[in-house]
Amino acid sequence: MHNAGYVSYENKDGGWNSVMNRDAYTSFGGRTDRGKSAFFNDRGAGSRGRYERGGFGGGTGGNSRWVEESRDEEDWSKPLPSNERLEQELFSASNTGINFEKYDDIPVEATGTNSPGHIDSFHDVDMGEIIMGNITLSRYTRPTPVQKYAIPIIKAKRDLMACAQTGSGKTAAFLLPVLSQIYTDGPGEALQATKENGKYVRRKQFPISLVLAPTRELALQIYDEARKFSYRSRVRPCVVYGGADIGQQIRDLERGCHLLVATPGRLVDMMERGKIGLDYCKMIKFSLTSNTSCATFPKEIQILARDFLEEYIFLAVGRVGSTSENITQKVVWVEENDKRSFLLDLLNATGKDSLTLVFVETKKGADALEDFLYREGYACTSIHGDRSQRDREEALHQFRSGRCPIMVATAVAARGLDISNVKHVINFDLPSDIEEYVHRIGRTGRVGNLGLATSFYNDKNSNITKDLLDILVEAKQEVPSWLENLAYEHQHKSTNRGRPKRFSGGFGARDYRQMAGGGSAFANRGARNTGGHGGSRGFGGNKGYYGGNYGNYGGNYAQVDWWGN
DNA sequence: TTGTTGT
Repeated sequence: MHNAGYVSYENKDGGWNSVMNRDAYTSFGGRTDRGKSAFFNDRGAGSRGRYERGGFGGGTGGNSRWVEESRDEEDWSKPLPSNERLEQELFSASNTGINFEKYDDIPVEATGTNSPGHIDSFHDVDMGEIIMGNITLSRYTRPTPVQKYAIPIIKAKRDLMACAQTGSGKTAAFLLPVLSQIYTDGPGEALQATKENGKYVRRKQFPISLVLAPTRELALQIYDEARKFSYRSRVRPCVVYGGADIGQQIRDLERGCHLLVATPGRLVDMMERGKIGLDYCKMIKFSLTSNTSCATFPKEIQILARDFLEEYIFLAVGRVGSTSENITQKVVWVEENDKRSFLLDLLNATGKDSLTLVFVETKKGADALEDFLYREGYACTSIHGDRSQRDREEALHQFRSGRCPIMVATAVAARGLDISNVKHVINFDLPSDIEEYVHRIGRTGRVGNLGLATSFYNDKNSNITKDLLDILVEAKQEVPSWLENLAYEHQHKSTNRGRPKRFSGGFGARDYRQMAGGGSAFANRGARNTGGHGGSRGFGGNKGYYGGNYGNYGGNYAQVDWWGN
């Protein structure tokens, strides 16, 4: 059996999409009953059911529901009738104010054998009636650079690994061709119902496509996009994530699930409960955030992905926004004790309608600062990992809608959240690594918009000095002379002088296969070369949901070889 | 050290 899988890695500075041509099932371990289960015995025997569109009341529901009925011929490529209410809900509010024209400047480099040519228009590939209709409804006029390259590659069923920034259109680059494929091919075996007590039930769902997201909010965001592009189709997307009522999610799954968006922990839970099987999953998009840099982590990711991928094409997409001139970056010296009053000055100087995102380093710090701002009379909210999922979603909503135009956040908000229109990002506490910084300021100045990023710097931030200086210089920002001096001093006592220079190529990363020394020598080193599919342990362990082997780079990377070193 | 990810 020839399955195509899609694996996406989301880094601080961007995301990785990988597409594999392999039996995805083996990558997830536990081939237990395949080939001898009721699946096969019952195949084609009786009821198959259909999906009834719209008409039922929202909730976590997707666009359709499963209805038992006798089997009849279905054409998955033909759009179902439109539904005005649903159309309104899916395509109205969001995604405004993004100027995709700006993307045209971004360079893309494709490496690997026989890479299909890129497209310039969505009309250059045949993605079918449903997809084209939804592209129109989404008001997408032109593909973004990553989409121009990724779509034909995925359409050609080639393996793909791509690194591009959050907000550069990776999610759609994956969803459009994948959904198009499902519409063309139909559900295949994945739709077979299991037979229990003479009745067909679909207790366990077998999604055809899986998207793994690093945070719950990101999962929701991807799910929203999936709903758009599956509008008027027979594909039913679902989302599962922790912190929310699992019963409700299970009931939603039982209505049918062809495309699942999940966070890792809850996915494992669902699999253990027998609610989800990946036996028929052909396409996987795997998102991963890391604490390491996009220019250094990729080698790890690429080596990991090599276990999933065959003859993949590597896409290096030029960085967008965050380090470009779109964002005015200011670094100011502020002592700890002065931070609050300084923050108030900044907030007062910012227009009331503008969204301001204030980053702090700790969850406690987030609570404290929110309290403070609240007492000072500011409409603000906060988001961090200790808040309940309900509160997190509520906070995000309040912020996005402008009811609370100030949001205090920990790193959770920096990871891939597409909050457009953030005018000002304030690093109340500077992060300890530069990638986190790049990611944070990337929340503003989203494509085509101008943004402002202000960072409070003091003695405690000496570890980021040099990298911060590099970023400012690269983005042609004004550099305070004191920062330059400190960076110079720091460099001479720094222990990581041997570290390769980052942010020098204009691309987020390079194809390690193209580099001197390649990955082979590296891969034979260390304990990670386990022989089988690297990903197979990703869902079995009880720690590090991205796999015991791969989840710990944040802490371990000092032991890992760097580029060519 | 903190942050993210299942109860």
